[in-house]
Amino acid sequence: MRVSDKEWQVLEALWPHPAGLPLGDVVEALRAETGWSRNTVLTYLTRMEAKGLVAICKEGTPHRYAAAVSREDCAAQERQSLLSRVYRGSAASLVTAFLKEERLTAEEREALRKLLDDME
Amino acid sequence: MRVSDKEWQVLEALWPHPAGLPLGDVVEALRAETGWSRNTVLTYLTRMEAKGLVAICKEGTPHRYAAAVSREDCAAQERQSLLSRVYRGSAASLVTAFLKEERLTAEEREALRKLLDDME
DNA sequence: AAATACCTCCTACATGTGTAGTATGATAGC
DNA sequence: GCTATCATACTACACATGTAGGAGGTATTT
Repeated sequence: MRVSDKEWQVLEALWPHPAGLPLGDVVEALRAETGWSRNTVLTYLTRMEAKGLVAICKEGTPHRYAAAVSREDCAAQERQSLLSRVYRGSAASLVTAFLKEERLTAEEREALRKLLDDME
Repeated sequence: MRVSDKEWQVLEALWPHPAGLPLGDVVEALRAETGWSRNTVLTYLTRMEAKGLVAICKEGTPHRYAAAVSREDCAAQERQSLLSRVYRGSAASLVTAFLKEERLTAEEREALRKLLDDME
């Protein structure tokens, strides 16, 4: 299940509220970042429900909109996509590339070393 | 510059031949993996030229098709996309997630430890 | 020279994605 | 009760992507 950039933004607005929010609140949460009209947000939500990314509780009004997939599941999916598409499954070279290009603090490096040690 | 999955496959066929290849060879290189018709491949190539992903040398016939972007640039782009979208720039947590979910050999772990040490 | 086989160009069409307008019903203040 | 507000449903439209067909060249083969 592919998640576009914009869909990801919608999910980011929903994840902090597992019980779901009314449309107005979703629009509000997205306003700063996206400036989308309320109808645009509604279109995303209904299309994403059809894809199984969003759950709409239609008991009562307003309806309540919630994420139907966990952030960690989506993140894992994205990681797998990058790993297989670009690195043909070689996690080591992928991680190497990230380490070479990003600055880490001493604490972060230490934590990673510990993680590597624990994998023995 | 966003590169779709299929576009990535096209580039994979082009990268091994920096001097460019004729259409027939591109079609041949993609046949096993995709089964695309020759016209489909040509459509990809011309659209990707418009996006600056592919260079078409039109001196002589047949034209020669080559990648206009390096694999490493594209990979860096994909890494950045994942890093910023999903991990809000925190390379440490991204790398942690990869390490936790993928099996590495002892040699790979050793190499990563060395890389971390060299970053001091 | 006619048939074959590539080559490129242009066109087509379904589906997906980004963005929103209109219509219409429910609600709530005045 | 009427008007403004918020909700949802339906519709629209442009652009991107996936996939390819047909037209019309050039070169090669027989």
